[in-house]
Amino acid sequence: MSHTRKSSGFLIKQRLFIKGYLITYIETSRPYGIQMLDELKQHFKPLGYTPNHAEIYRALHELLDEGIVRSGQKKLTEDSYQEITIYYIRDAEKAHALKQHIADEVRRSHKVLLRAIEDFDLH
Amino acid sequence: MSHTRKSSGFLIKQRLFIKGYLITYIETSRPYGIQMLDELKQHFKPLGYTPNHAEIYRALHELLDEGIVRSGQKKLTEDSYQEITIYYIRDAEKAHALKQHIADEVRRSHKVLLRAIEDFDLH
DNA sequence: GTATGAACATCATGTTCATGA
DNA sequence: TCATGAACATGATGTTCATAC
Repeated sequence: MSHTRKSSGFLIKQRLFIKGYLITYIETSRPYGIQMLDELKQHFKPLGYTPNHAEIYRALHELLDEGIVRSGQKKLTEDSYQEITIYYIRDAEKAHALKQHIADEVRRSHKVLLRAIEDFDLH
Repeated sequence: MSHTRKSSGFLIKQRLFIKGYLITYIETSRPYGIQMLDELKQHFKPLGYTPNHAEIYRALHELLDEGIVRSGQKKLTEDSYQEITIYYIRDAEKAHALKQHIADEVRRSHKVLLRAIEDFDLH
């Protein structure tokens, strides 16, 4: 009875797309959720894409569940009581494999759109 | 109270994407639903995208509701009882405007993915 | 069996609320 | 107030069923 619903393979899903960026951010610094969200927003705002915080958290939690990252608590500043959750790579191999998969999906999606651009320009 | 939910602006939705192709098909021939589905499947199968029939019908019905196309009945073949629904452009201006919008959305989505490809290649 | 369409189910994701420090 | 997270609501889309030829 495993009804995994089969995707039609149209374009990459936002969740997966975001995961690729999160892994990269986590690899290069010790960011926390909102920080990564702001970074993503800044990055894609000129292209009309503004992700929301729930989607970032859902992506982070999935990466945790998949054993790809781990998390720890930290104070936002020395003299602050505000706690933040920072992330570390837990399984570099898995992380790399997932990024590879995401890159493939991005390229495939890109081809779909490129094909459409060509098609529409003919008319 | 009309809360139209605001899109985050990630990538173009499949429904809208399909509409662009349907309009083009309808402009150039007198196709019926399944025929257009088969055409689309053939076209995108090499890229791993296989739309399903429900999505095509939903797109066609929306085009009808929007007054962009009209439909008529016809026999599949002379000596057949099988009825098919064929489509005609009803409002060429609206059709053109929608295609323009779709082309813009496709190009924007394409830029989002292109940005990602660049980003991922850096690591 | 083929074409159309609706109904149903579930996934993907946006919005709102809750909680802790 | 800020960061995190859950809950909730709905939009998008895949699967199944129904109907007419």
